[in-house]
Amino acid sequence: MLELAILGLLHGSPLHGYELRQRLKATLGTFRAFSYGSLYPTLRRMKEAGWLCEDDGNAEVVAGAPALTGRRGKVVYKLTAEGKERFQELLAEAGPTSWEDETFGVHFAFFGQTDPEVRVRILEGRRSRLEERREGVRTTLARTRSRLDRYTLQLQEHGLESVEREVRWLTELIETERRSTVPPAVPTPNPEERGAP
Amino acid sequence: MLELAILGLLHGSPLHGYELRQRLKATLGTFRAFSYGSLYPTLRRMKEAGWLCEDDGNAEVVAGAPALTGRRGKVVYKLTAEGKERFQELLAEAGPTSWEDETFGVHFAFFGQTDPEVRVRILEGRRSRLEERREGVRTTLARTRSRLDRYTLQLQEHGLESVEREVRWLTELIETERRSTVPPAVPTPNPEERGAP
DNA sequence: TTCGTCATGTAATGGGTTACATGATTAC
DNA sequence: GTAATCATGTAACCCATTACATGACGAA
Repeated sequence: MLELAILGLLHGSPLHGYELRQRLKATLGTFRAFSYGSLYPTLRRMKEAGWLCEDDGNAEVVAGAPALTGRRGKVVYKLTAEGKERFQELLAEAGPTSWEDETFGVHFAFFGQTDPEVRVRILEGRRSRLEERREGVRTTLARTRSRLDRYTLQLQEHGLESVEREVRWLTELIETERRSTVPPAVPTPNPEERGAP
Repeated sequence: MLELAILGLLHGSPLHGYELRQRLKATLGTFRAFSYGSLYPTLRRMKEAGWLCEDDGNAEVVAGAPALTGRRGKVVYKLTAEGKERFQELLAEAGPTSWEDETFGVHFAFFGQTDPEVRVRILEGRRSRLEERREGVRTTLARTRSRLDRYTLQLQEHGLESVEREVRWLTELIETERRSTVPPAVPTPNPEERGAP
C-alpha cells in the first residue's frame, strides 16, 4: 500500500521523504498521512530492493552551493527501471482482497499510469465487491429490520445508500472507460471527417 | 475496537466466539469480520481482565443433555459487572483520534446504550473531523484542479461528495438528538403562544 | 539566540491477519 | 463413513503507529 503509493508519487518526480509525506496527505486527498515511522524504513527497504535510488539532481547547479555541510541533508529518491516495473506489476496485480477501500483508492489514483484493460478490471472488481456487500446488507436488513434499534437501522440504511451511490459511480466510470477504449476489432470506421485531435 | 464490539454484542446476550464473529460481520453490517486469530486471544485477554466470564447457561435445562462429551464444546461468554462498566467507559471515552471511520461506526452501533450527551458529542466530533477534511479537499482542489489528471479529479470529487453527504446526515442526526433531548436550562419560556412545534 | 518547521531516523508496541492444527457435530 | 461446517485455538508475521532522539536552517 505505502509501497504502491510511493512508487506512484515518485513516478511523477523525484522527492525526499518529508515531501513525499506531504503529498500523501495533501496532493492525493485519498491517502492518509503515513507516519515517518513507517515511511522512512519503507524507503530504505525499497532502496535496498533496488526499486529506488538516490537522486543527486544530476550534480548540476551551484557546485559550492549554500551549506551542504557534513551531510544529513535531504535524501531525494527517484525510481529505478526495476522500480517502474514493480510499479506496473503492483498496479496490475489484484487478488480480490485487493479491492478493499483504501487499496482501491490508491490504485484509482494512479489510473493515469494504468492499462485500460486493468482499469476496467479493477473497477469491475470493486463494483462486484460492493454489490455483494449491498446484497448482504439488504438481506439482513429485510430479515431483521423490525428487531433493530433506531440507531443500528440508521447506520445500516446510511451505509446501504453509500454503497448504492458508489456502485452507480463505478458503473458510470466503467461505461466511460468502455466508450473511450477503442473496441478491439472494428478499426476506425471512417478515417475522414475528424477536426481537432 | 474489537474489544468494544465484543462488549457491545455480549451486552445483548451471552455468545460464544464463533457466533460472535458471525454477528460481527452480519448482524451489525458495519463491522468487518475479525479473524479468529484475533478474536479468540482477545476473548481470553478480556476474560483474564475480568470483563467476561464463562456462562454455563445456569446449568439449567436437560441435565443429561445430548453429548457434552469429554468437553471441548462451545465456550459461551457473558459480561461481568466490570465488563459492563468497561463498556460504558469505552463508549464515553473518545480522544479525537477515536472518530476515525471504523471506530465511529462501532460507537454509533451502540448508541442505544449510550448517554444522550455522549451521543451528541460523538456525532459532533465526527462532523468536525469530516468538515476539516472537506475543507482540506476543497482547498487543494481549488488550487490544483487544473494540474490534476482526469482520474485523480474524479476521485477527489467523488470523495468530496461523500463527505458532504455524510456531514448532512450527521447534521440531521444531531438535530434529531437535540429535539428529543430536553434542553437543560430554559424551562419552557412561554407556555402560551405556540401553535405547531 | 531561540523558536518553529523542515528533515531523518530508531525502538517499542499495537492490532490485526494468514496459515496451520485440531476436534466435535450434523447431514447425506 | 465421510464430507461440510461448526468450533477453538496457536504461532508467525505484517504493516503500521507512537514516542523518542537528532540535527539543519531560517526568521523573529
